[in-house]
Amino acid sequence: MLRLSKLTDYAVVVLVRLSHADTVQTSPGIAAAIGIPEPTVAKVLKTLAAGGLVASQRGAHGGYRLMRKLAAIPVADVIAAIDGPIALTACVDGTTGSCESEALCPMRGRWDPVNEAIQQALSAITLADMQEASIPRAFRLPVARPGVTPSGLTRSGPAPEPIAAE
Amino acid sequence: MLRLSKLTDYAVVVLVRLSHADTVQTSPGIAAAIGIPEPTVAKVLKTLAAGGLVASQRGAHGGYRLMRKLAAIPVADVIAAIDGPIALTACVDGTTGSCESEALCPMRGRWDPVNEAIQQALSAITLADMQEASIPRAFRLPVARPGVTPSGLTRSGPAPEPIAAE
DNA sequence: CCAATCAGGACCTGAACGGTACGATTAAGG
DNA sequence: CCTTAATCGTACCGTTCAGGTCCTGATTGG
Repeated sequence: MLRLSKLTDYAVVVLVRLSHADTVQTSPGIAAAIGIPEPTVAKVLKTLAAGGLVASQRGAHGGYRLMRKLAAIPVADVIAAIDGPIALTACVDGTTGSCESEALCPMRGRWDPVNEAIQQALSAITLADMQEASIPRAFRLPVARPGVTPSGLTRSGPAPEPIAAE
Repeated sequence: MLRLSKLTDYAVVVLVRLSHADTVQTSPGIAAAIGIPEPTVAKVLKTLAAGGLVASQRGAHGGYRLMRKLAAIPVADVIAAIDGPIALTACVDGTTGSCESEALCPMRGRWDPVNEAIQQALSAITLADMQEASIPRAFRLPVARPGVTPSGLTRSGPAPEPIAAE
């Protein structure tokens, strides 16, 4: 299924949220804005800070802020920051000892071109691309719950605050 | 980490092994040839048969055989046969209900272009490409353990039986 | 009829992910 | 200087799912 971590999905949401303001934002504030538990958001932010994607301001009135524009952040960077370096199998890279049959395994390093192709594909897509993509379509409202479908969602521009704050 | 299932890795090895003969091969035989437990190999072969990549011959003197050449099997097909359809997150496709905050999640369907890019990259690489790839290089002996580096591994042609049969 | 082999489940185990909690550290404000 | 507000780092636990095994039934050749 090629499943990528759910934390990475959160990280993208958090990063897009961070781009909505130019001042620092606290993790409880972001958590309340995007509807994700605060500790999880804090963990994601810390990991992103370790990866150099966001900058942290400690102390009172502290918070987090983006280090570069969304257009300068490829998806590969987010995945690498959260889930570590992109590697499909345990046999890629020079990870000796992980595969017990590496001596007779005829696939030694064969996944490398596949890995490289994916890395290249992921480096070509930035968060700005993800933000702008696929909105012109019907926005796929799955169940038409009355009172929950705001009519302002079909606009094409990037909504400044489309999220349900506290 | 973008981890793909270990079963998929096995499947590639099994498929390459199947391509070495034109007659049917039993799962115990394949298991012994590639050094993977028999039940696991049997499971992989059953899944591959369900996916239409191999054909099965039941009864005595039965076994499995490839349905198409390695060059006609993209990696995406193997992954799809073993791990199901390629989907990075739970939010892709029309899987409603999996994400509890899908109503206010600003990333609805945003991973689709990323997913499509990966799908395309994986469809462009066949098992024949993986079989021939990256051997001319130094074969990456990571640690120079004395007595473990066989000198015959640097040949360029595809070895007919590089596997340790029992 | 008997043996060999695949088919299709059910089942168990272990590890990784997701999520939480607590103390330490840092900086702003009175 | 002290309090407050916020992050930082680490450690911990519960749950889920992949990996792996086993058993029973169906099918075919001898």
